[in-house]
Amino acid sequence: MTFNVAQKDATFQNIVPFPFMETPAERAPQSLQEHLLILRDFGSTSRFARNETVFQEGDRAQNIYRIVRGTIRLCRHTPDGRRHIAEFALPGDLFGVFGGAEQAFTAEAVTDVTLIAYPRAQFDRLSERDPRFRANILRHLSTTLMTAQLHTFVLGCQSAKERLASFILRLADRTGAMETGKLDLTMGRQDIADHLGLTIETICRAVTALKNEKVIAVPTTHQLVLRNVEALCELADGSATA
Amino acid sequence: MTFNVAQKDATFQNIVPFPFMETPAERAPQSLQEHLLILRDFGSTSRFARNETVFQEGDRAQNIYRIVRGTIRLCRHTPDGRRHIAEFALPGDLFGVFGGAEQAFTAEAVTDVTLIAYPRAQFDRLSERDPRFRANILRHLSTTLMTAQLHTFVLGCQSAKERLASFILRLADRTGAMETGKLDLTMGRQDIADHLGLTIETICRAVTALKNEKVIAVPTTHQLVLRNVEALCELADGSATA
DNA sequence: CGGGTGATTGATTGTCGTCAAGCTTGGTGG
DNA sequence: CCACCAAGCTTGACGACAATCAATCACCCG
Repeated sequence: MTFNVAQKDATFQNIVPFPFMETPAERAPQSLQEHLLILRDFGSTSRFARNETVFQEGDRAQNIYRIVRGTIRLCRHTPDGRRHIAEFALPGDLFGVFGGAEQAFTAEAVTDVTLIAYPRAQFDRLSERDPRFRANILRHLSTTLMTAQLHTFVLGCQSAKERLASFILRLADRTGAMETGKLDLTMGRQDIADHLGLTIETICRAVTALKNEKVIAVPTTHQLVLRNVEALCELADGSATA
Repeated sequence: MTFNVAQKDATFQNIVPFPFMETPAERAPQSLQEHLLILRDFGSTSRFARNETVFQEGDRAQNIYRIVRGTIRLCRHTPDGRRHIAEFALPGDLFGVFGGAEQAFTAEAVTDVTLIAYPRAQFDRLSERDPRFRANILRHLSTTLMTAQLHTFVLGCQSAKERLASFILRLADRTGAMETGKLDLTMGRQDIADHLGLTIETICRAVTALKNEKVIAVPTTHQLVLRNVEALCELADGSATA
């Protein structure tokens, strides 16, 4: 009855970097997201307003969530009031622990959000029965881990401007903004700061700097235009020349 | 023939935080490390001298490694010469990607090292046959992910002294130094710096600071004595009062 | 005992954090 | 429709912490 890969002290994981792709029903599910369509009937849709809390770190993990619309931040609050945003979850992404009894992060709505909650019980049942589903869970975990390790590099090695460049590129990648060059920043400056380990003022200055260097344009606070992707990549890759 | 959970673009993962426990053969294997005893006969032992490279980022991932003796650093080198150490692997730990064709990190010997290499082919075969083995892989991945996310917090939110405190505590936890209060620092100051996103000088000054505050003692460069674990915890947890 | 590597300490610089105003923007109500 | 307000963004001045640059020191090893 329990998820056979889940065991007491190990808490699987959160966060998800896949952009969602609408899937023609006729072909085999490739990603965990697509695979979840099987559970469609068990999922219940719910809505949260901006800044509402979906669940808190330490809550019993009852559901896996998929975002339909909006942005979620997965974060931790320290005793002394610091906040760390581990990840933003975007439409199509999954979040909530896959194993383990407790949520590892607090999930808060950055914007108004629509999401689907899949009961863990159903989720676990499917994962028992279907080896491909398990495989997808593994892939998913693995991708999430790579993302976390990349972030570890960003925080450990990069300057403010480099971190912002990395963030912009990854967000552009995930939202498909690489095509259009137009990027919606659904989260506020403070959220970006807490994700990149910087302050809101430093984010502002870095944005202004990139704007002055004509690497990006900033039509509105919540919109960016990528004017020089190459320059962004150089900043993000650590290809010197800074 | 291929690992059924491994698929093209997903690269499973590296790094491993478990301290190894010698296991009586009679009870069921609990951890992936113990489980690997099954593959004992396929493992081949090899040695590497201090600073030798075990494999490089991008190499074909042919083996999973278990450390018998010594310390390994899993790192990345950027084009412009920065180095980021994602993790140290200690005796009993596993490293090498579990899925995916390429290593995600370079593995270098911090000290002289003895390790056992398990061919991925054998490893994959066992994971196909044995669901509990798969379960252990999942647990392992999940633990690794949590470790990475904790590190993300350390790098994003903590000051130099706090990072050092976090590092010391985790290392003490993994090596069993919490009991004795005596901690071997097998890696050099530069390695610690590259792991914590600081410079070697800053590490030195932080060590000196903790020494002066009588939180630790430093009998030799590569040995620490924990004199005030509580103070270390307060620093690491972000319980203000800094 | 000498040479070399790595650690430590000091002096200075630079980046980012902090504090303090303004400024935009969007929403509300008169 | 406009005035007002509040939240959040931006900019500036300043300070602190960590990086950098530069000796000096301690400890292995031959």
